[in-house]
Amino acid sequence: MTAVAARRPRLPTAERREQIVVAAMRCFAERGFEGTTTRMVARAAGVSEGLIFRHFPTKRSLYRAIIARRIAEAPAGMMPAEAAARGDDRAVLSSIASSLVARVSRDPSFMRLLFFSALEGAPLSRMFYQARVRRVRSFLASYLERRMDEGALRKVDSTAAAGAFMGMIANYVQQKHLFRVPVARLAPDELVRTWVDLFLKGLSR
Amino acid sequence: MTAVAARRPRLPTAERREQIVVAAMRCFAERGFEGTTTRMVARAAGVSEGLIFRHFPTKRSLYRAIIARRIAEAPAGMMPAEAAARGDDRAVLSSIASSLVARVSRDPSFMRLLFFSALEGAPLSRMFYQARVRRVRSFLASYLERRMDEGALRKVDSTAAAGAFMGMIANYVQQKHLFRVPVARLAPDELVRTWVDLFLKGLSR
DNA sequence: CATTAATAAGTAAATGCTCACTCAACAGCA
DNA sequence: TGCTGTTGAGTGAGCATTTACTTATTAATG
Repeated sequence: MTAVAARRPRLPTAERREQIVVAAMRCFAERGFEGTTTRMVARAAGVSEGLIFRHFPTKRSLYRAIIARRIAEAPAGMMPAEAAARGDDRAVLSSIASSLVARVSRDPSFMRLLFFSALEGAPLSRMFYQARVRRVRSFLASYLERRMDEGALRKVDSTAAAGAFMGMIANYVQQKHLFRVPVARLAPDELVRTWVDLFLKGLSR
Repeated sequence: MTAVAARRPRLPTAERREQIVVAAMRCFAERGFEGTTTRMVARAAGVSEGLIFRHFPTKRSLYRAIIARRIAEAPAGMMPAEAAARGDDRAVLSSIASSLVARVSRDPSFMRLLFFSALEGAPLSRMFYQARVRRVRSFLASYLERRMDEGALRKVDSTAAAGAFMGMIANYVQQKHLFRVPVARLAPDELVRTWVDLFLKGLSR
C-alpha cells in the first residue's frame, strides 16, 4: 500500500501530485475529511508531510481537488443511448443497474466519498451529486417519459419512477459497500433481473 | 440552540445527563464524531466542558450512549402488524412508506447519525443498522413471502423485493434530507401511492 | 564536454493552535 | 456542615501549516 521511497525517487510535479491525490483519495474515502490527517496522507503516499503542502496549499484544497476529479469522470455505461434509441426498455434498465452495481463493487471508495462529502457539507458535494447521480436519473426519467408518451408504458410521474428504480439499486449497493451487511441471497445479475422485471411489470399498461 | 445557563442551575444527574445527550446528538448528527468537539457539545448543552467528563468518561462513550439510545427506540408504525394480519398489501406498504418518510422529515438527524456511524465505522453501527433498518425489511420480506405462498402475489425472491421497496423510499429521503437536493414534483403522499402502485403491480400475478 | 549557476523536489524540525481530558476550588442544597 | 454538581483554568498530545535547509536535475557557458 505505502510506496516506500527506495532512496530519493524525485518525480516530476504532475506525477508526484497524482500520487498524492491517489493516496489521499483512499484516505478520505475511508475516514472522511475530519477523520484523515495530513500525516496519514503523507504516509500513504510515501512522502513527507511538507511535500503535500508544496503541491496543495491546504488540506481542504487537496480534498477539493479529489472531489473535482471524481466529478469530471464520466459515468460510463450508465446512460445507454443506443438501447434507449431503439426503445429497448429491458436493455436500458439492465444496463443502468448492472453498470452501477459493477462500478461500485469495483471501487466502493467512490460512494463512500460521495456520502462523506454530503454529510460533511463540502461545497462541491452538490455538484458531485448532480454530476454523478442526478444525471443518470434525469436520463432515465426522460427515457421513461418518452416511452409513456409513446404508449409503451403506463403514465406515472417519470421522475418518481426513475427515482424508484435508482433507489432499488442504490439501496443494494449501500447496504453492501457502505453498511457492509450481508445483503441478498441472489447473485448480482439475478438481482438486476428481479429489479427490472418488477419495475417493468409495475409500469406495464 | 445554546441553552445559556441562567446562574448555577444545579440539576439531578439524570436530567443533566439527558440534557448533554440531547445536545450531543444534534452535534454528532450534524458533523459526525470526528467533526464534533467536546467544546461544541458543551456550548450546545449550556454547560462547561468539564461537566461532560463527569457524566461520560470519554467523548467516545458519549457517542456510544447516543447510538445505544437510538437503537433502543422503537420504529413505530413501520411494522404494521394489523394490516399484515388481514393481508391488506396496500395498507402494509403504505404504512411502512409513509411512516418512514414522516419520521425522517420530523427528525433528519437520525438518518445522518446512521450514515455517519456507518461511514466512520462506529462499533455499534452494525447493531444500529440491524435494529432500525434491517428489522423493517425483514418484517416486509416475511410478509411478502407469506403472501406469495398464499398465491396473492407472484413468486420472486422476497428479500430482494423487500429491499427494492425499501430502496425506493430510502432513496427519496436520502436525497431530500442528506444530499438536500430538490427531489420530486409530487407531494409525499402521492409519492407513497406511486411507489405502492408500482410495487404491487410489479408483484401481481 | 566539463563546470557551474539556477531551479525544482524534497525533508526534518519547528510553530502555534486546538483537541480531549483533568483537577483544584467553589457554590448550592440536605 | 458535609456532600455533590459545577466550573474554569490548566495539560500534554496531536493537528495543519511553515520554515530553513539539503539534494537532484536542468541549462548556460567556456
